[in-house]
Amino acid sequence: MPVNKRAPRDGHRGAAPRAGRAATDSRAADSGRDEDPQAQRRTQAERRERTRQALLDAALLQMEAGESFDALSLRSVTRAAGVVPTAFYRHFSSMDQLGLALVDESFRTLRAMLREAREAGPAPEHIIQRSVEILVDHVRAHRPHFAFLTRAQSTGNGALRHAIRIEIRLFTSELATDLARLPVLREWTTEDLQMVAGLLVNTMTATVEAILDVPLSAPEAEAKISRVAEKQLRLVMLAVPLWRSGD
Amino acid sequence: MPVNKRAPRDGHRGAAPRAGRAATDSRAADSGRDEDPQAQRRTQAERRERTRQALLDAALLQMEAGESFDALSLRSVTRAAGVVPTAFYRHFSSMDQLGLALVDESFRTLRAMLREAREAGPAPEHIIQRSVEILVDHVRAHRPHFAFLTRAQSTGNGALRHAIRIEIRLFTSELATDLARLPVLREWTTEDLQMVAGLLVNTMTATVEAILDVPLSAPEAEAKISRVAEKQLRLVMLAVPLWRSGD
DNA sequence: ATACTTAGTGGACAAGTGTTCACTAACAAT
DNA sequence: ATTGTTAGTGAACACTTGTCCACTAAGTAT
Repeated sequence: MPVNKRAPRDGHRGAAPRAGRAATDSRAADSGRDEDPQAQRRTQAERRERTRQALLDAALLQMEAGESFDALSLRSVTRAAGVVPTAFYRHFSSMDQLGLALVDESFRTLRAMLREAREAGPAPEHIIQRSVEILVDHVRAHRPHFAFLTRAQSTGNGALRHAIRIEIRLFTSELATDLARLPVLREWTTEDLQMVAGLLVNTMTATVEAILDVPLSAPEAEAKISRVAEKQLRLVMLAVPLWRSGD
Repeated sequence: MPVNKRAPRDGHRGAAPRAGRAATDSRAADSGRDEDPQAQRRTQAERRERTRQALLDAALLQMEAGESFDALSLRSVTRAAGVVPTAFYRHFSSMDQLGLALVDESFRTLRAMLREAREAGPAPEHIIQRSVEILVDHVRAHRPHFAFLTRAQSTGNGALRHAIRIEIRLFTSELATDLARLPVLREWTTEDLQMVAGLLVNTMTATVEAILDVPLSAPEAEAKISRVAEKQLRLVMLAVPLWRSGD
């Protein structure tokens, strides 16, 4: 039962000329003196970006709440974003386009994570532990993005699904070339490198899904998940020196 | 674009009494002489079961075609099943109920697979190879069921999602106790056994998703996926003898 | 100060949705 | 032969959905 009837809200309304609104808003809002906080939207580009983001966030929120991507409707998204349905088209030509924008956004945060993990790199022993830590921290900090990716990965539109798969595969390849620098993996074939990288990424992915399943902030469960993930990664790396590609 | 306008088709229609239909159908269908093939539904229970199955199959088909579970509508399902929307309620009280029925059905085939794999058990060397083979064979043979499970696992209704997760966890535990019988794993803690089992199941799951992604019957791609899966499993099992649970 | 651009409005439309209701005709049991 | 039971029908309902349209007022440039 989403909010349908809302009080006359924002934006421009024929009956009530702007003066009234502007006066109320720009002063009463909150201490808007020097830096404008957020209430008075000044430039047009700024305004545009604001509602665009509102649309993206609304979609993310609904997905985090359990709906799959292609179950959400243009109207419900605009409703949650506080704009009228037709305003949607000023920003995206269809829901699918919005989906692709979300893929972009989500992978941006994912790559930020990867960068951080790489910088914390050359601590040889605790590297696994550290990586897992970074992973769960990022999932906690950007829950909606990760929820979106895992949901949309096996849902709807094909195009979305495909975009995400591609990106993950790319991600895996990067990991593979990273691994290639390790002494133990010096002379592995590329296929075998891909194979291990895939295994690691799978484990990470499963870990993310497990964390997302946990009812928000049940710290013990989360801790256990990290512990298991660590062990799994350690186990895999343990096997690496023994590997002989031959059949 | 599902069939919307169909010729007056089945069931009872006020204007055209049954006789006409039965005659056309039970003869023209296919060589229906001794054993009734499928056209003339005799007992009532038989008829009931038939359309129930038609509903389930219709839902499966639409999901295999890419839609996520909670994106499909009661009406489109009944349409594809060749019955009128209201007939749906004779079998399920809601789409969610249908979903649960599908979970049942799908896991039945999955357990059949597990049984087969267990029976082919004690060939010590090729066991991994054999397991992967069984897996991909079953996926090929029951594509819709596997597609449903992987889709519904991260989509909609929460209840469905939960049911599937539970079932998979159970599945993992079974594998863990199976593993416990192996000599190498004799004295592992249960948590560590769960950990390895989880790793193996994750790999299997990822493999299934990979296969489902492959455009139907691209045998080379499929072969490559199996090969990689085999390697990954072998790699994991390679590490097992070296494992020491200590921190 | 004037004209242009544009983010957002509000009303309308056809189409699709889930669910209710009274119905019918085949089967089942007596 | 009569009487229930029941799987499926078909029309109607109150909504929701995506998209089109003309409109408005704030912001931008001249």
